[in-house]
Amino acid sequence: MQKTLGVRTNPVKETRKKQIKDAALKLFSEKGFHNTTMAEIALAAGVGKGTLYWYWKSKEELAFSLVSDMLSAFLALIEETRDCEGNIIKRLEKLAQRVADLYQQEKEYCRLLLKFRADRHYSFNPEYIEQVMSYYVRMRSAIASLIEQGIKSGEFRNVDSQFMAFIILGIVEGLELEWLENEEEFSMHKGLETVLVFLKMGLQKQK
Amino acid sequence: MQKTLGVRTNPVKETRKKQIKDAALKLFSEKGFHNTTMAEIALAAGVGKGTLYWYWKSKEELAFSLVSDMLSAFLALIEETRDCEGNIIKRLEKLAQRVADLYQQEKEYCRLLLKFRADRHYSFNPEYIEQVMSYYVRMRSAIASLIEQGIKSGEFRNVDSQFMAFIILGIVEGLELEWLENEEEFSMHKGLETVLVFLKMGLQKQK
DNA sequence: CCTATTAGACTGACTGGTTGGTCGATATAA
DNA sequence: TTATATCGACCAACCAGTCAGTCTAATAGG
Repeated sequence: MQKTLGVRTNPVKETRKKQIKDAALKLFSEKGFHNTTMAEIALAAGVGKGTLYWYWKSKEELAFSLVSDMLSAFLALIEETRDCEGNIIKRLEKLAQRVADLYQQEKEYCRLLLKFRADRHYSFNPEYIEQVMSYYVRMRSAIASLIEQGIKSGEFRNVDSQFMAFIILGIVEGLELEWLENEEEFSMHKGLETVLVFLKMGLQKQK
Repeated sequence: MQKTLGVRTNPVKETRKKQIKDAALKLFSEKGFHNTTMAEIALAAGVGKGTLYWYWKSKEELAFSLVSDMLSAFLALIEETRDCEGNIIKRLEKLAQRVADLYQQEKEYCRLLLKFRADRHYSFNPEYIEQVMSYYVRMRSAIASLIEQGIKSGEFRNVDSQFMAFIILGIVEGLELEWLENEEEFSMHKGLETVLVFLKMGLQKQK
C-alpha cells in the first residue's frame, strides 16, 4: 500500500499513550476521577496538557480506556476458565488464584474500577456506561456457564446458574472492597480461598 | 433559669434540618457528591443556599451527617443481634432479614454509602474518614463476637472470627453492590438468604 | 398591652479559585 | 510540502463558601 505524503508511522505513539495512561492510572486510583486534573496528569506524564487531547477526546474517554483495560483483563480470565477442559472445582480454584494475582498486581486498576463503579451512573456518558455494563453481563454469563458445566458433569447440584453468577461476582467484588480498605489485615488470596471452600460445600451434590 | 433576651426556641430547626437532609440524600445518591451542587440541594429543599451553611459548616459535613446516619443504623442492627440471647443461627437469619429490609427501605442511603466509600480517601477530611472507619471497625468486631458466641456454644467449628468478620462484611457489601446495579434481576433478600445457607454449611461443626 | 431590643434563622448576589477543553504556533518525519 | 505530533497560554463555565443585610419570635420594660 502506498503511503500518503507526510504520514509519519509514529514509533512514539504507543509509548506515549502508555506513558500517559500510567500517569493517569496512578493519579485516578489515588485521588479519584474528580480530584485529578488533566494538568496533573500531563505533568506526571511529562507531556503538555494539549497532548492528552491528541490521544483522547476528553477526560472521560481517558478514564474509560483505563477501566476498559482492567475489565477486559478480568473478563479474559473468566472466559478462559469457561473454555478450559477438566474438573470444574480445580478450574475454579485456579481461577480464584489467578484473580487474586491479578488484583494484587493491578491494585491501582482495582481502586480505579471501584471508583468508576460508584460514579458511573452520573459522571459518564451513556456510551461508556453501556460498554462497562456489557463487560459485567459477559462476566456473569461466563460464570453462569461455568456453573452449568458443573451441573451437567454432576459435580454440582441443580441451582439457578444466573442467580449464582450474581452472587459469586458480588462476593468477589465485596472481598475486593474489603481488601482495598484493609490491606494489612485482610488478604485477597486467603479471602478468595475461604469463600471458595464455602461455595464448594454449598454447590456440591450432597451425598 | 433566666432566659436571655431574644432567644427563640426554634420549633423549625429539626424539621428544617430534615428537609435539607432529604433533598441532599436524594441528590447525592442519584448524582454523587461531586456532581451535586449546594445550590441544587438548596433549591430542592426549598431554602436559600446560605441556609445550608447555617446548619452545616461545609458540603462535606452535610454529606458526612447522612453517611453517619446510615452507618449507625446498620451498626445498631448488628450490635443488637450480638447482644441478644438465643440460638446463633436463628439470630443470624433474623439479622440477614433485617439488613435486607433496611437496605430495601433505605436504598438511597445505600447508594450514598457506596459512593462515599469509593471516594472517602481523598474527598473528605481525616476527621470524617476516621469516624467512618471506626463504624466499620465496630461492625466487624460485633460480627466477630457473634461468631465467637457460635463457637463457644458449639454450633460453629473453630474459625478465625476476625477474619470471618471481614469475609462476611465483604460478602454483604458485595451483594449490596450487585443489587444496587441490578435491581430488577437480583434480590437482596434472596441473595442474603442464599449466602447465609452457604455460610452455615461452612461454619457448622461437621458431624 | 404595646413597643423596643435582641438573637436566631434565613437569604441570594457575589467572589475567588479552579479546571476541562481549545487553538494557534511550532517542530519533525516522510 | 504535508500530515502528524506537541505544546502551554488562554478562556468560559462552574461552584463552594461568604457576607451584608432582612425578617421574625421571644422577651423586657414601661
